[in-house]
Amino acid sequence: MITAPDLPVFRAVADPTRRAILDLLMAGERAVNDLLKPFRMTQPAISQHLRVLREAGLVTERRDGRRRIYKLEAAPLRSVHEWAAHYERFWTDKLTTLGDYLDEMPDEPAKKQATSKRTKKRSTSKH
Amino acid sequence: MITAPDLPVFRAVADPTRRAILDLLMAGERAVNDLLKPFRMTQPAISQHLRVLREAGLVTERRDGRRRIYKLEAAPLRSVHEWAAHYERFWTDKLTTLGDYLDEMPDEPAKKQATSKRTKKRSTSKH
DNA sequence: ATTATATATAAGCGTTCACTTATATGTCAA
DNA sequence: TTGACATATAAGTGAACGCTTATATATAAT
Repeated sequence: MITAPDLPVFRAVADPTRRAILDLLMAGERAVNDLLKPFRMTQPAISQHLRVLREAGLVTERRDGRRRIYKLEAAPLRSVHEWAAHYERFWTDKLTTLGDYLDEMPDEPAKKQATSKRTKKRSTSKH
Repeated sequence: MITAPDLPVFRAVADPTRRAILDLLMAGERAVNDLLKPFRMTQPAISQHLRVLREAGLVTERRDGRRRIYKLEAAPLRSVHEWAAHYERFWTDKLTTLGDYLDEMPDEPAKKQATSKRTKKRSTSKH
């Protein structure tokens, strides 16, 4: 029974506005007002996005007078990067022939029955 | 004015069940029934998740008799991988001293006023 | 032909989302 | 001390989400 963990960073990063905010923060720390300017959106909307990012550990906040300075914390993005990296083999293998591709499959419960001529050549290639 | 593109792959991948499905498909093609088994969820729920994945280009479907065989298409995950890679510098720099870290910032409109002693030492050390 | 199997689609439902307007809180300026 | 400024929080709203049950569609088995 699969119960996949719900890493909040995936949800945080799913929204294009939040990705744009992270992008802005790559250029350096920013006050909310600065982050707000590039968007056609109200200030509370941005503050709410910042909260989601904060709860995902993607930004930290520092007070400076009446302003709040937000700083990028990229560490959680490393999880995303590494997660995607697990699939690297499957997008590079796109240049391989179909035959070789299938032969590298660990197992195939979803094989066609007797419609494939390739079957004869496959002698339980699991080891 | 920022209008970030809403890549559907980010949304598709935000759900833990869908990530688990992609994980299953790494082991090879699977019919819906096989994909369904590991979850405590009804068949339509899985079919709906598969639709989201299909519309994001993350899986393709092939008919085999009365079954539908789903296959992983990892190409869109490359975008995710590359997007996260842009931030690599920011999580590796975590071992650098704070001073060097700040000195590499392109600009900082969110700097404190006169409260930081570091300011004097900063002579645009970008090369 | 009838029935069973495999899957998709439709409709409904409670929850979450991304926003808005309104208001509260804290700080600086006059 | 009063008002402007910077930001957060609360409350409301419509749309989207993730799920369910019910049903449609297509193929296979009897």
